Amino acid sequence: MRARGGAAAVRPEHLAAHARLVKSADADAFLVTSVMRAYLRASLPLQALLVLRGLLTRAPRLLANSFSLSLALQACAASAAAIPLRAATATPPLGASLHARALKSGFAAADIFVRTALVEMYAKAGRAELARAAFDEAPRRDVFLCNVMLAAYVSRGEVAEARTVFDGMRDRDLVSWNTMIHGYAVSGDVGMAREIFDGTADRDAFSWSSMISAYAKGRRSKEALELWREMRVAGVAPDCITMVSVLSACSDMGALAIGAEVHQFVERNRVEVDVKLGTALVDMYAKCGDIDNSLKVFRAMPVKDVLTWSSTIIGLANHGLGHDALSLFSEMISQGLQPNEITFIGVLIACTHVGLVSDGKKYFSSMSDIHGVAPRIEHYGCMVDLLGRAGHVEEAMELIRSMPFEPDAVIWRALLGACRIHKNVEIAEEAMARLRVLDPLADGHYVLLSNIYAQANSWEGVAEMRKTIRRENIQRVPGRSSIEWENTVHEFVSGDRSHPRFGEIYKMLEEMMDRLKQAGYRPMTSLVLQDIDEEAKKQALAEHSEKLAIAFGLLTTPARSTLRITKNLRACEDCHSAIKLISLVYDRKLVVRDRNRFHHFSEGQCSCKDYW
DNA sequence: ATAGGGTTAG
Repeated sequence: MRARGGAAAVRPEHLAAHARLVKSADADAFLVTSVMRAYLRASLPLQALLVLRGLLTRAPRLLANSFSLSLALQACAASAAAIPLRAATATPPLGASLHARALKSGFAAADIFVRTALVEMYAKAGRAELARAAFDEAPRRDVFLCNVMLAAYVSRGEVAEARTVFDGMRDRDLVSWNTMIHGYAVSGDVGMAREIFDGTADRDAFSWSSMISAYAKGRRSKEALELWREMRVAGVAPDCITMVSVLSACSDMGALAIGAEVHQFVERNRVEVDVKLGTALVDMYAKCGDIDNSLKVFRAMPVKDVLTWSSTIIGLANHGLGHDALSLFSEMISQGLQPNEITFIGVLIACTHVGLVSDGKKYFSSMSDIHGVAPRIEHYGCMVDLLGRAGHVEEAMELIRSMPFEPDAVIWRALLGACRIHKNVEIAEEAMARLRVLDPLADGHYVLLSNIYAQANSWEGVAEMRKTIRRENIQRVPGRSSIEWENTVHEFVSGDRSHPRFGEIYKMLEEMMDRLKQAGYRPMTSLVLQDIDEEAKKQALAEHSEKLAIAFGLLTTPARSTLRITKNLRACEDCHSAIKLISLVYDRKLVVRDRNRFHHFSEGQCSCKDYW
């Protein structure tokens, strides 16, 4: 199989041959092609270009054949791709002279390989119109040439153009179909990607991986996992890339059992774990609530890159293990690795979730002072979160005023969240005023502010929010919680009665609520925004999606085993206190992933120490 | 001898 990405090394005989080319004009054309090919395979396009320069000035006759000429054009294409050129200077002078040479010698017309390399060179240089012209002027087109044109359009995000070429092709091979699936996938058109996928005969791992990643990217993870199942039924062998796509869907859904199954598949079939697959495994375990296995995979990886480290740091931070995250960061630095913007997001989240305000400030200023990473608005967002959550709401406000960015909705939302924790109605109202302009349709802030009013016993405020939601026709995002059982993700929305076992689930729920009440649980009915009576509010709280998922979990899993729940929204306060009691009353560990972080419940306590 | 699929964020 051809090596991709991870480049083949340049062998000594190629280096020796290169030396001969430099010294003598008598070298033969065969040598030229083999040396350039070696450099291109080794992802050393500039070396290939060096060979080419030497030939053009000292031994141009060696280019007078279709093999050398097409490889020379490929060298230009690869170096143009390696050094992104701005449009104004994008006509590669070398490439243009090769083009002229190809026309004059007749190879551009006579040889389809030369023609293909020409199209590709212009495509890689960002000159789509020149690529298209070279394509249109081709005296003859084969599948290969068309595929290069398809890929050129797809890489520019011009999938409609690609489609026109695709529709005009007399013959199409698997690569043509796969390119179109990918093209629709990256343009976000999952439906069209699926149409092409369905029309593809004899799909290979590329086809399946493209389609699975299309679903994963579109946050349609359930369908991604369904397709992974079908792929194995179809008997197509997955590779590294397939599994990375599948794991990202598992991460999204919190599907630990399926993710672990993929991991076992990797080990059983001795699939080579490259950095990306390793990172995907680390990320999957962390996002599915199994931080121990995440670290185990991390430690076992022989080669790690900045994404691997960042992913692990973020994982630890989200599990509330801020100190571990920070010591991992130190370890990374002491190994001489350069952190990036995302690494610092992880570092700042670590500080935020543990409440390390002064450390957070120190890390924030070290970004530009020591590590040469300019803070972006996201980092200011983390700082606002850090300060606000720790109770420094005024200081957070100061930071927003002084930062070199126009504050966005994320920033104000973080401040609003802080106001909920620290009961600051005044600043909450100011944040809300901004949010109503910047992100008027998101329901979350209205709910937050209403909760803040409820805390302050400002019932006219609560009523006002309720009215606003109705008047502005704000669509509430329904809370969804899922739990895995027998390798299937079971998802619940509030008040869900669609599950086949809903009768048993509601019976368990009723028993659960009774036992909680005996243990001192009091429903926080003031959190309910619907205009209904007290009893109905209690019922609405009891039927929150996470409680349904837990009832299902209690019903289906052996005593004392850990329940893992994944929720799409921020943890609800009522559920948070209820789950603490559940962990005590039922003697269970529960790991709940909410929109922001993980909560590990055990013996009546939560790892977040009620700080989220 | 030339073409197609993948990972980290509040």
